[in-house]
Formats: sequence, structure tokens, C-alpha cells
Amino acid sequence: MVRSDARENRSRILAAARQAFAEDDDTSMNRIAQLAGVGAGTLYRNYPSREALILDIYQDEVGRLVATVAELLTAFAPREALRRWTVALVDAMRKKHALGAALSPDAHKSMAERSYGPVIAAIAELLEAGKRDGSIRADAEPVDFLQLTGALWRAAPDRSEPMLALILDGLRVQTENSPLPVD
Amino acid sequence: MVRSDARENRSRILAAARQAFAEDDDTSMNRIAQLAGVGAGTLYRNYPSREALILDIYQDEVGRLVATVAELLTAFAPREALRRWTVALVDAMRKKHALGAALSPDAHKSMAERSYGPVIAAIAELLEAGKRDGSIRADAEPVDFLQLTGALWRAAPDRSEPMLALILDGLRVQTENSPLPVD
DNA sequence: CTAGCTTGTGGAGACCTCTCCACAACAATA
DNA sequence: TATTGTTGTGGAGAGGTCTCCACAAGCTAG
Repeated sequence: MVRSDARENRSRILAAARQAFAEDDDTSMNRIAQLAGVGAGTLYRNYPSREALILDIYQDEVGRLVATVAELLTAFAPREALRRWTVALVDAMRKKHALGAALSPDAHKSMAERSYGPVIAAIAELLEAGKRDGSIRADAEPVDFLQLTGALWRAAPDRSEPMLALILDGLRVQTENSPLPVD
Repeated sequence: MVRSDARENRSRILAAARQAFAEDDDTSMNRIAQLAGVGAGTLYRNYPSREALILDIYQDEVGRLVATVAELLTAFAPREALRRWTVALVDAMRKKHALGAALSPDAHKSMAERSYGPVIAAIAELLEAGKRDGSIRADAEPVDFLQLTGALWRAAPDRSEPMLALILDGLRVQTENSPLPVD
């Protein structure tokens, strides 16, 4: 049985966090707890890590992004849809720095977090479309792609576009010209 | 005029740090200061950031890695040389976790640090060789490549190889089949 | 209404990175 | 050797993430 004040607290935390992050993308966990009028312990019981909180806050932001996939896929060829979507994603990560950090963690903890899943699903859908029409290699992995996306986010803004181009080229179905010498 | 005790301290710090990191790759700066018998202030005056210290510690490790480039380039075709070298680099980053973190920082601060430069130079050399023999696109950028390498390091170990393959494919000189629709 | 049990709480505290500055140690000069 | 810059020092402290647990609140059942 979930205690009533507990639910109250959780939503106060989320509200406080949302506002705090809107003003300053680097707000500390302590500050959020303070703004929400709860102790650090309560904050961390609700959100076991900074990452988890951020992913929850930006859930709708991410949702909006994910929702554009279908549209992009009707308007553009899969590769171009993927390109555009990724540009938008990296852009969002850059604007909400915290989101970038949460989506490209050092380890792979965020797996299965409420926001991480949908992002992977969106990428999977875009890749699938490309595989179907033969413009993307069959062994492309959504998780790998997101990881690579993290590199774009970390890179200097003006390198983002050429790096993405490189990745997209790597995603092409490979012909076996210029074969790799095995040794 | 550099004071004599200062030089003394600096080398004590380096020695302590070297040993500490050998035992525990996550040793804290405080602990290193303590082991070296200096205050935190002194540590930070010598090494303005964690990153800087780590890069100095692993300078020879990096040096060794960099030195293998020439050898690889005589034994293998450029692309294969690049592949092997990168595998070794990522491997080293994984073994010395701290080195990985120092070489793939969130921001791009490490630029021009004593170890960062040589790594970039090594990559540049490998890429150059590939450009010369036409197996690597002319616009490939060493810094971009290192950034991407950071993604390999952060990824699950078993994804490292396929991701690298993808990057290497992206580095190929691109023929203009499967053209990208511009919109 | 109260007793008891379960669930949730706050904030002290461990440990982190990095800054700041009154003071100490050296070097140069008289 | 004494004096006087200069250069370097240590550790307190600001502010961070996250853990732990004695205690408080909410919820049944009698």
C-alpha cells in the first residue's frame, strides 16, 4: 500500500525539478530536494540517480521527438529520415545538457529507464526502414547508434554534421570492394 | 626562479599518483595528495585537473602505443593498421579506466595536453596513410575519430568490434551510389 | 480511539573535486 | 647574516553525489 504523502512528495519533486532544470540545466540534486521541500533521502528513494530523474523530467520532450519518426518516414527516404531525426536529437541533447548526459552515460545503466527505451525504439524503427529498402546494413544496432550519437553530442558543435555523415556512410550496405586484408 | 622544494613536491606527487593508480584506477585526488604528503592545493597547482594528472601519468603508456604506428604501417595496409591500433587503444582505455576518461572528456579541454597531442598525431598519421592509398576518405579528421573512439570505450566490450567496423566503413572513400536524397 | 505494523522521511555524514589565502620556505641582495 | 621580496604551501571550506537509519506518519484492526 503506497502511502498518500509519499505520492504527494513524488509529484512535488518532479514539479520542482522540472522548473529548476528549466532555469538552470545544471541544478544540483541537493537544490532540487530543497526546492521540493524534502530531504535528500526522499529524493534519492524516488529517483535512484541523477540520471533517472532527468530521464523522467524530459520524458515528454523525448516523447515529442520520438513521435516525429513516423512523419519523417513518410516524408523522406529512411536514411534521410534517420539523419534528420538524429540532428534533432543531438540538438535537444545540446540544449538540455542534462539530457545529453543522461542519454549517454559512461556505463550502460540507463538501459530500461522510462525514456531510454523509447529512444532506442525510435532508432530501431528508423534503422528497420532503412534495412527494408536496402539503404542500411542489416546488422546495424540501435544501441550502438545511440552510443555513437553520444560522441556527436560531446564533440564540438561544428563537427557534429560531418561526424554524422561518416556514421551514416558506415551504415550503408557494404559492397566488398576495397576488401580489408585479414592480416 | 623555480623553488627547489617545489620541484621535489611535483615529483613526489607523480610517483605517488603512479603507484596509487596502479593499484586502484579510481583513486581520488585527495588520496593522492595525502599519499604524496602535500595539500590538495599543491596537487592542483601542479595539475589543474584530474585529467591533466592522469594524462601525465600515462604519458609513457601512451607513448608506447603511439610508437607502434610506424611498425603497423609497414606490416599492414593503412585501414588494417588503423583498425589494429584502435583496438589496442580502446583496450588500454578499458584497462586503465582513468585514461579512457581523460582521453574522452565531456568537453574538449584536454586539447594540447601532453598526452592528447601525440594521440591525435598518431591517428593523423594512420589516416594520412589511408588517404594516400585511397582507402580512406580525404576529409577524415583525427579529432573526430578520437571522439568516436570514446564511444567504443563507453560501449559494452562486445560491441566495440562491430562499432569499429562501422566507423571504418564510414571512413571509406564514398562512391555516390545510394545517393542521399537532399530532401 | 488506540495500538501496532509498515512505509516513508529528513538530514547528518562519508567522500568527492576544486578554490582560496594567511602563512611558510626559499633566494637574492646588502 | 639579516632583510626583504617572491614563490609555494596546506588545509579549511564550498558545494557536489549519494547512503544510512532513528524516527515520524499513515494505515489497519480491535
